[in-house]
Amino acid sequence: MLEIRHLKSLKAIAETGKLGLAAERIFLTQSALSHQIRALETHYDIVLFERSNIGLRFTPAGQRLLDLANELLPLIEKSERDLIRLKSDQSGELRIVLECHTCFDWLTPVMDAFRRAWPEVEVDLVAGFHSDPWHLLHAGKADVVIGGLPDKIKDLQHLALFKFEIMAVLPPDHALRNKSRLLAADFANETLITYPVPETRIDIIRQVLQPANISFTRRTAELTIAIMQLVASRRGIAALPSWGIQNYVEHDYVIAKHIGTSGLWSELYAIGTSEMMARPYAKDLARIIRDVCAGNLKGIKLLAP
Amino acid sequence: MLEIRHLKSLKAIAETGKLGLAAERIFLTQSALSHQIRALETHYDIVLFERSNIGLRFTPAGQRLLDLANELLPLIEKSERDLIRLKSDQSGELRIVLECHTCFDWLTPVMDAFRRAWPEVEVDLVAGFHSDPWHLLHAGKADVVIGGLPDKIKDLQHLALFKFEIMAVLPPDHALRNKSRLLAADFANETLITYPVPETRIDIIRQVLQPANISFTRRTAELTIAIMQLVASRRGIAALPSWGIQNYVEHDYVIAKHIGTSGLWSELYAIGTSEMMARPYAKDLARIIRDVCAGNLKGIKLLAP
DNA sequence: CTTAGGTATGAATTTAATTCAAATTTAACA
DNA sequence: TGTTAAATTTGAATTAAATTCATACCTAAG
Repeated sequence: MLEIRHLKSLKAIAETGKLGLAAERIFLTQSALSHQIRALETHYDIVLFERSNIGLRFTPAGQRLLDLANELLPLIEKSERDLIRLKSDQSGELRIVLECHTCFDWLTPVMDAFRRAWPEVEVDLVAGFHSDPWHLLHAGKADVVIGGLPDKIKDLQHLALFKFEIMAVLPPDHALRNKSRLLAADFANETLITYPVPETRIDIIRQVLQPANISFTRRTAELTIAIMQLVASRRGIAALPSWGIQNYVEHDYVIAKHIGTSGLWSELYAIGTSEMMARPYAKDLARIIRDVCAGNLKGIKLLAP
Repeated sequence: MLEIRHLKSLKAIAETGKLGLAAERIFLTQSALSHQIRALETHYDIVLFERSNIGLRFTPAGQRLLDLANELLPLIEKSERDLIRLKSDQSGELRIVLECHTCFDWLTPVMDAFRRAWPEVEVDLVAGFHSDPWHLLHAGKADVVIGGLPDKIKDLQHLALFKFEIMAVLPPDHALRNKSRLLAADFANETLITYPVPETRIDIIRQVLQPANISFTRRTAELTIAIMQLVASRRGIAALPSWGIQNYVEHDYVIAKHIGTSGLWSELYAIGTSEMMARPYAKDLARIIRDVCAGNLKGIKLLAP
């Protein structure tokens, strides 16, 4: 009766605190999860959660099953990795390029986990900025690009990672501080602080400002923290992934606003040649990124695999 | 994709070595198990077993998943026990009566496991022989009888354990040594060696010899080993559970034969008052007996729970 | 070359999980 | 005190998955 699926559900509920979010994370409807949990409760004739309008709280029985999940799921994942390795050459090379600057934030724990899982694979970060990172794949200079999907995906294969919201970052006393979301026009005549990359690689410019023909000043900084300092000292506004700015927002250095009517979302993929993406360790890299990021980055949504 | 159900299947296959037997043990058809395993193999794109006309052998990948099963299933069972305990009083008393003499063989490991699981419950064996053990339940002298179902089950509740085959035991040079199975008539004028209990409590007499009106001599011995020695030294023949005689047969002290055309099978239940059998630790006793015996006694078949 | 004892297969069936479309609950707000 | 928003529940309909049934297939032994 109890199945691994249930344990995964419990884990998702624990991580999100809400049935709806948990359901989304494991690609079910909220209703399905409700039914599933209810079936468990009926089966064991025990209550697993205290429900309220703010979410679920584990009862001791629920906690006991959650403990089981936390004990079992890592073992299961390890076994599944072992199975993959049993049928494949375990060694290889994996040169990673990041399209997106902020991704450095989570890359370190990912690389650590990957090296632990695939000690025989040589992982490297391809250094420097590249105006067309996907080109490096065909040129044999890199194995995987982590970024958005390129327009022409000739001979390239991709694995879905997650999507995240890019939010506008303002100083706390900015004139727009009371709007709940900023529209393209709000950026007119503002100074936009970005990483030093071409405009076509900056989502807010490509997808919001340019289409609306908004004129603005641009200023660049290399590091996220430098950008935040510029914003905090009222030199301009920025647009950054919600998970990259959380700390600064919590400490009231800056405030964050949604962009556009439904938010500005960006999707991340692991992209490589078909030959490379067929390798088990490349698939596993994607899995590890999804795992690590789902655990560490608040507000992201995993894409359907 | 991988579910606990699959792990249970793998365990059953490991224990039986054959798809058909494994399927029976987990109450599925052979076909269902075959489909299930095939689905796993397809999913991971890996072969789990080498099939042959004598059964299945685990490949390294299969073994890896079996290892996972052996690691996980005990943890899961422990959690389920904890859930039961979370909703119930954990203490109580459990006085066990054995209807069947040979059952002492497996009772010790069962009691050990039970004491570990329910340290607060006082377990006792009700000593001595009782001509009507079920009566002790209503008299308040015992809590659970382990034996066959009584004819009148007034106010009694039972939990199914397992069934086993009772086989005839002969000295290796007996005149009937070449028959593959003994019929009632074969016992005519033989000496039957039994435990010292009334004839109505000896299955072969009640179900085979008496209906066929066979006359025979009876001789008794207290212990299984004593009965075996009498048989080996040609003082008579006996009828004992297949699992109780395995050792002696393997060492060629004695030989074993099926009884009747389809074998003589006996079923074992845990029987108690409704009040007692509703208690979680009584249900758990039955589960422990099933588990321990399925693991230790060759040739038994678990009854549907 | 047949049989016995095992597994595999495909279609039909049954069972279980999931979705869909409300309904309900509850706290916060005006 | 009603209204809304954000959550969960519910029951019926749907979809997907597991299981069975009936039979085919395989292989070693006689």
